[in-house]
Amino acid sequence: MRLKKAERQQLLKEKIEESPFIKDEELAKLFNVSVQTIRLDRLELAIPELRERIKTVATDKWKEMVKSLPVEEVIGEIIDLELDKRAISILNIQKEHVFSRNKIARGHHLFAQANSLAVAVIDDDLALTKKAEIKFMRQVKLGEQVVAKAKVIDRIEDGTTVIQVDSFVKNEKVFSGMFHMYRSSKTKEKDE
Amino acid sequence: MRLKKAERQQLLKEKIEESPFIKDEELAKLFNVSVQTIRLDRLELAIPELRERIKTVATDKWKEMVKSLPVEEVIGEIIDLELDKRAISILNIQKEHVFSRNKIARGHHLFAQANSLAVAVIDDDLALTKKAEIKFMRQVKLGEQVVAKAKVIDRIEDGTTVIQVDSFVKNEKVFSGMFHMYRSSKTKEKDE
DNA sequence: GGGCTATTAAGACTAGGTCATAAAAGTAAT
DNA sequence: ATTACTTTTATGACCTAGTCTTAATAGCCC
Repeated sequence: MRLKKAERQQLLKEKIEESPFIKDEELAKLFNVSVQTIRLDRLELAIPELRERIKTVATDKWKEMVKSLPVEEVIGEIIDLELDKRAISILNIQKEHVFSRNKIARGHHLFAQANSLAVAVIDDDLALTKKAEIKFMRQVKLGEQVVAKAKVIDRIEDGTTVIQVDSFVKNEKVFSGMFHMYRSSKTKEKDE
Repeated sequence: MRLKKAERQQLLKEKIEESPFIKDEELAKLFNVSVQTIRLDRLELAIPELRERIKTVATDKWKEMVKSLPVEEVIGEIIDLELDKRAISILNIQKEHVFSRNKIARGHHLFAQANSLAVAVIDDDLALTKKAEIKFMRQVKLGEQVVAKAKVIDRIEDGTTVIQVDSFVKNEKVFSGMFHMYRSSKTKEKDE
């Protein structure tokens, strides 16, 4: 026997999810049924036709590309900012942030959020990190929301600004860093 | 007059590049010519039809998705690794790594390379960063190649490993960091 | 007007479907 | 086995966004 309807539909769904660029005809061969049966199945499962599936993948990609550059500039979403004083940002830990093995956030993402916040709080065209001392107090897991709080501690005349950033998951401190930032200062230089 | 042929074709090319999900019919309206003219233009410019354009965008995205997860696991390419001793990785600074304003690499990418290397050098299921002291000695610019070298300095009995990572652009040190890594050690604990 | 390019139109065909209708095959219970 | 039902297959008309071929018009320069 070929396969029960329900079984076939389950596999069909998985197959299309896994490789959406497959024609009804190929699916028909795969499950050894007629093309019409595949179409009935898709109808019942509300799976759109090939062209629509391709379009979805493509427009997803397009959305990504359109937003990717501006979003990349700041890691995490800044929800409060008082230039040269303090700033707060939020980062939701998603699957792209964690080790696939154990679902723990990779350190550099917490660092990136904090460092990026330290850059943002400085009211200057050119803000670069010179030095940092950081501590990871506890692991952050998939799904958790990290709130980073930056505070300007000191401004030294050589153009260095010291910023402390503490990150929390629900009032529990998970990360702490002291950032020494360089700024081009009053002289607004051209940067090629 | 409507527009010279050459002019229209130039604009057509740009328009399709900018928003590839546009039909010949819409283009015809846009340039106030017939659909056939648009098709002639596409033929001359060797621009594929809408469906082909969508497919290209979609398969690009697909390739990206297929490779994205495994690649994300290590930042930079590891070219040498002696577990628990030392490791070397290379990261080519591309446009996604730099500030759009001044083409200087964002600090967290250098950190990510170094941290990721520190994780890799530890021969353990679970390696996490506890603490780090880092220095950015000079800016790294778009197009430069960063070579990170990690060296295990010390192993403390509480499960901490101290690793020094120095990163270079052509023998010039651009980054230096001392990483205190936690490892689950002999006891292979369940992590979830 | 001729001669040229550029544009438009018309018709036949394509892939990968949709939608509606109907026939055939398989399965189960009486 | 007959009825009743589900499942599968087939058929044909239609759709979109094109292709490719052939042919008829415009527009312009001299």
